[in-house]
Amino acid sequence: MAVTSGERVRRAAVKLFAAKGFHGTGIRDLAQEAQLSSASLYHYMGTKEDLLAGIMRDSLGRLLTGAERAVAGVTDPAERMGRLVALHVITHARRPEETKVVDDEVRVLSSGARRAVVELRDAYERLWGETIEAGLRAGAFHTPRPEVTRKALLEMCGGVARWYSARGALSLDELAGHYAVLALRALGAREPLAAPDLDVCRAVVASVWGPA
Amino acid sequence: MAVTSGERVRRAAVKLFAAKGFHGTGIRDLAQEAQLSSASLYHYMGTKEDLLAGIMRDSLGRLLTGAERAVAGVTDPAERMGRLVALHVITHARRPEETKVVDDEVRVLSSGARRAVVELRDAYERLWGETIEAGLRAGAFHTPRPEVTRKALLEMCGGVARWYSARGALSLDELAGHYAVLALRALGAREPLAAPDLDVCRAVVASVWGPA
Amino acid sequence: MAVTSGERVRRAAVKLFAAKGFHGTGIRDLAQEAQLSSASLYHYMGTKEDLLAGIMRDSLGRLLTGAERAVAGVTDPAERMGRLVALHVITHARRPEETKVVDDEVRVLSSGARRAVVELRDAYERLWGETIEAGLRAGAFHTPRPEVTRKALLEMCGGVARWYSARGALSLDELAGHYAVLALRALGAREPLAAPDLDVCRAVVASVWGPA
Amino acid sequence: MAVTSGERVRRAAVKLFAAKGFHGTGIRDLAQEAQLSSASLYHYMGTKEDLLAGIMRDSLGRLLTGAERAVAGVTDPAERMGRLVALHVITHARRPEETKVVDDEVRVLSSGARRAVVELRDAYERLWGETIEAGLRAGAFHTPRPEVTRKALLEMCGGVARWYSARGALSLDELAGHYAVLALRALGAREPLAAPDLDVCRAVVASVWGPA
DNA sequence: AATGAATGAGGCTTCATTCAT
DNA sequence: AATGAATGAAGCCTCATTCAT
Repeated sequence: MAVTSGERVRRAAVKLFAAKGFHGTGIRDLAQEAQLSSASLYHYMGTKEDLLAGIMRDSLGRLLTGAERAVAGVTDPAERMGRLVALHVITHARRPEETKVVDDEVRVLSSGARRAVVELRDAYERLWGETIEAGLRAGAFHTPRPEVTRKALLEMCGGVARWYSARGALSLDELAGHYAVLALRALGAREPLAAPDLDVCRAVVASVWGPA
Repeated sequence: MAVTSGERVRRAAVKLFAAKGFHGTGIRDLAQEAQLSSASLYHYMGTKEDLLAGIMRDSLGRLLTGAERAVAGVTDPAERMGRLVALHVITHARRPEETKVVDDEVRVLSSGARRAVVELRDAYERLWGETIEAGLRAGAFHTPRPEVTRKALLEMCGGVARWYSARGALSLDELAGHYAVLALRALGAREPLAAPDLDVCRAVVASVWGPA
Repeated sequence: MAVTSGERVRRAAVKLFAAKGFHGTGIRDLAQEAQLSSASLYHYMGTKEDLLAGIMRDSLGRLLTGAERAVAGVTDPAERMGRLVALHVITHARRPEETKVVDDEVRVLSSGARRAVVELRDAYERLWGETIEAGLRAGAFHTPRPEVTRKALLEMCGGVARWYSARGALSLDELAGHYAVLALRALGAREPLAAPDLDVCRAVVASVWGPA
Repeated sequence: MAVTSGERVRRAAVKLFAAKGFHGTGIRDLAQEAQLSSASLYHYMGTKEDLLAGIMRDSLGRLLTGAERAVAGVTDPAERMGRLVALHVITHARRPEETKVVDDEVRVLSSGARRAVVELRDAYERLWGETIEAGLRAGAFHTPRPEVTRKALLEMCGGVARWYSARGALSLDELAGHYAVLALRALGAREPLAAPDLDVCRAVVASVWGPA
């Protein structure tokens, strides 16, 4: 079946908000990219801000769902952490546009819509925080100021959206494996480091976002 | 002597561009913040984009100068790397607005001004890359894909601008020391890790940006 | 049917550009005259300069078309010349606004649009030049420096737009007939001078511009 | 002695008003052309409109003075008319900028300043009108509707400012002589036509405007 | 004599949005 | 479902002008 107009609007917004920013993207830009008149856009979105909020909620929701699925039933802190890192990195590598919008445009949202987004993000970061804390308690990790470390690692992994290209030499698995090593080292995990189950992570991302 | 109007314009732009983004900041916003009429702004800037470009060139220039000073004469790779990290982190912690503008608004620049900025950024990142390479050659670091690691660490350290607050419990030295540990661990440096000379790094930042 | 908004914009521009000049006419003036908001103007024009260029191309095109029709099949140089003069004068008398804009605002156009306008004007003036040359060769006219004479006569006839009023005592036919005499005398045509076919000229102007 | 700043302002205004029109010329353009700051302009002019009005009064005054001198004591209508034409043409050829400003920018003046200019222009045109009437009474000219003829000839002769170039092949005397012939023919003067005294006309222009 | 600083008003154009069709 | 027409507000920037120095 052909792509619906509503879907085209959504895709146009993701593409343009990522490339030029929310304020840098005009309604006319969206209309052109979606192959609709600017008046017709309003059949598919509320306001421009509603469109942004929808994208952010949806993308963050998928990220959170993915993370929960990836670590469900996993108790070993290093494996949990490795999977969180891999999932985050794969998501940012496969969906750089959605994740850039989520990471860069929160400030645009007015307080109403912002609350839901921030709650999702906090829930997501709590997963990381709890995993780090569990690793510390279990003696698997060694880092003072774990919250600082958590923030540092999240920024590190999210940065992938800003430079990774699927057309480059680096495969998704190599990328995710590398970042897992960096993160576990930074957390002071015992060597030798075991790689997280990347097959699961890839599959979870596919289940949440669709096949690559 | 009082702060000049030109200085007020510059400061207003840094503050607002960082908080709301270039496209999210209107000329009237700048004028209000700078306590001038919007017409008067144009005595001190060319176009709004010129103002942005000036801020970016200046800030990146200071960052690069600071980094060069911080590692001048230092040959030990771990010490060099630690200083680069500390300088980067301290700069981003003390000047979150300037560094956010530099990190987030490059895409706004039209090709003319963008070239100068990208060149400065490349020169800066080259410093990091060369230091990592030197550490690998010397056997001090152990990481495959050093280019990926370099990007990961730069993102990690730059993220400080997005959350650090001088009013929080964490001192600049603690912050910088912590990040140096994270980075050196990620690079596979030999334990025990020696902290870089933070006094020098703080002093260099002060020499480049003025006292805290 | 009522006059469309697009037509109102065009008419407003012709009226105001003629009366106050392109640079003397503001967007708000146009909007008020066209009974639209200034934003709505932009549904019907590109830029203000595009609007001017369109008016000039259209008006010059009609003038050229009219001249070609008026002299089609006419071989006698004096009759050809008389018709060119009459057509020019009648056009300038009936459409003083369009012709004033064409005559006065060429300098405003940027090089792109200017070329098309200048080409039309040159084609039109070539008609005059060729007719004068033909009259000289035929011994019907006697003037040294025919190029100078051509310019002089064009200026003389175009000036009608600056003073003629349909509400005055002078009819269009009297006006055109008088100018034909002036022009043919200046060209050294043999007396007695035959008047050009004004019925044809009037009809051609009506065919090109619409009925009076 | 060097050119004074006031003189530079005047010259800048004449040049730019002629080239770009009053509304097309900004205060900053004037300042740059006059090599002054825009604030300094205001030591030498009142408002921008005062500057224009001064130029127009002065230029028209010189034109009128010149015409009066050129025909002083001359009684023969053809000679008078020839001199008026020659003076007008030479003036427009030698001072195309001043005359273009006078001819094109009257509409800009507000009613106060406009009255003086229009009075001068009327006085000047009266000279032409009276000379034509005298020629008709004397049987030297033959034209119905002499006022129309007068307007036509004035437009014809004034057009010289729009195309004549001193660097072209046509000398001032040839130009003026040619136009005198055109005008006298149009007025129905008896052939053979005697050329007006161009030496006197040239000298009068020089006395009024300075040497070439 | 000259100007840097300053501004209210206005320049042209685009903004996001609504509504009748 | 789709859009042409329409707009108030705002976008960035320049206007002519004043004034303290």
